[in-house]
Amino acid sequence: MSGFFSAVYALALRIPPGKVASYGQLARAAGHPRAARQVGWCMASCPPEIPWHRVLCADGSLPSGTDNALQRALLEAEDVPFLPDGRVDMDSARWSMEELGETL
DNA sequence: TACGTGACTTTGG
DNA sequence: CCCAAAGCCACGT
Repeated sequence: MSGFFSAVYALALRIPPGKVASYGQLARAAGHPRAARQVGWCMASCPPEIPWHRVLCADGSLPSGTDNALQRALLEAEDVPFLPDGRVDMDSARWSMEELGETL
């Protein structure tokens, strides 16, 4: 495959509803622990099949360039726990690919 | 082939 | 605790 992008897309599609993942987390899952920025760039392509709203910063804050209001609305629609600070509760909503038992 | 770019991450003050 | 700067890698031109 085109490598990285496809891997990120596949991972993003594997993120279950109500859960979220950080760019670095997906990058790490894709096999490129330092390519967090590239993950964001992949999401920038924003294919309609990709739940880009489930992807956010490592600290739970919503990334730039995204419709934060829309993203937050979509996350709330997925029952994603939000903190009073307006950030996502990564402590609980953070997705783990190992949780799915998926093996690359 | 090389340079520039970017929806991030981490460390330091 | 909050703010700022540098690092990093893959893709496009």
